[in-house]
Amino acid sequence: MARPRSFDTSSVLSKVTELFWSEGYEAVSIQDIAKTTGLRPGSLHAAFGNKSDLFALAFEQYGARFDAHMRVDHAGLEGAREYLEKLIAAAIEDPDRKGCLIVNTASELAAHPEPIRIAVGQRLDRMKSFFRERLAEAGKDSEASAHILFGAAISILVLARADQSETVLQDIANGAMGAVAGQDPH
Amino acid sequence: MARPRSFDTSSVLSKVTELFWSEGYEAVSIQDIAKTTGLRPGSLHAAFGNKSDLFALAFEQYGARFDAHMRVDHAGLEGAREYLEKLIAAAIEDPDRKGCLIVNTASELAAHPEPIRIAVGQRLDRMKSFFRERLAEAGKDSEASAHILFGAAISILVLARADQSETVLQDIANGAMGAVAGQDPH
DNA sequence: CTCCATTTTGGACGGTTGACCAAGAACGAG
DNA sequence: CTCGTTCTTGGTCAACCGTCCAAAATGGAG
Repeated sequence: MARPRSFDTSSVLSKVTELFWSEGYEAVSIQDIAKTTGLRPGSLHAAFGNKSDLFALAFEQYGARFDAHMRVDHAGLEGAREYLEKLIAAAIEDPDRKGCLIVNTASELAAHPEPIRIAVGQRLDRMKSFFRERLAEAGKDSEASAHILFGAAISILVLARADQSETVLQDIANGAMGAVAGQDPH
Repeated sequence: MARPRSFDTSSVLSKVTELFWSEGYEAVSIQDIAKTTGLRPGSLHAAFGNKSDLFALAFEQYGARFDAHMRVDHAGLEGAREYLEKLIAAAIEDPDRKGCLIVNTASELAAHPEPIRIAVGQRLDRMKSFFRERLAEAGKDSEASAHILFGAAISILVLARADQSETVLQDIANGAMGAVAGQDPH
């Protein structure tokens, strides 16, 4: 019974995520969110709580999307490369060059409450683990190699937001793959 | 003649830089700046202009400090490594793990006016050029190699702020150096 | 010691922020 | 059709935002 929601929670959250992703937490006001979602501040508050709660929800939704990218078709080094290529493709495709919400949030960390900081750390760890798993599949259990690929992914995400050319991103991916394969990338 | 300034412009700017560096542009209010500098908002406005002007000044001062780091003792690959090591040492030394103001600003870019965006781009380019020069000294004119070292520097700076261990940063530096030297980093 | 350019003070300004609430509207259950 | 629960509306709220100004304080030049 009772009056049903006039909006779809998940699609509203998508719009909110987009906003935080593109502008950053501090730069987005509740009014901004109200405008782009078409909801009133009151409705937002009733449905999602305060701004901090809303960001946490958006961050969680983004995290799920992010996990999906980590499901790759190939195992081993090929899977690692596939993932890096996906990152580059997604970064270049996006006309707004928003980069990655997780990495962006990491750079804005000081402004966020403890729970968000923890969530960022967990997401970063998951990414590191992804590369460790792919390396294990390739018979390379080197922690250092995982760090190299992890670092490459991070710099690709940051530099995409900083408007660097696809060539730069591609060179970084190639360099990291070359380093872990133990061969000259030239 | 006339009343002299009661404060040192450069040391006030240092404190302001520290604040923007640690918290980000949006998260810092004029009141915050007034509190940490001991100056009133009125004085700040008279001496430095508005918040945006103040940030530009702080960014410029930081840029000069950043340039100083790029003056290394060695030429060639050794100079590149020296720089990466300096970055890691500085990152680990800092108890606040502020990372790098330039890179942090790049992640917050959307919130900044055009002049700042341009300044960020220039600083990033200068860093890329630094590596290109060191590679040239080593007889390696590979643009791709410059990108690899550049990417390593960026990820080191970002991950330092994200509270990653020194090991991670070190592995990234080693990996990049190994990749451009064309040898197995293990 | 006097003068006066400049800085500093203290506060006002309009606008915006995030948070929240009372009243009314909507709709499904019965 | 009625009831009751939930959502939506429209607004208030105090706090803070960045900006700027008039008046007072300052101290070097002469």
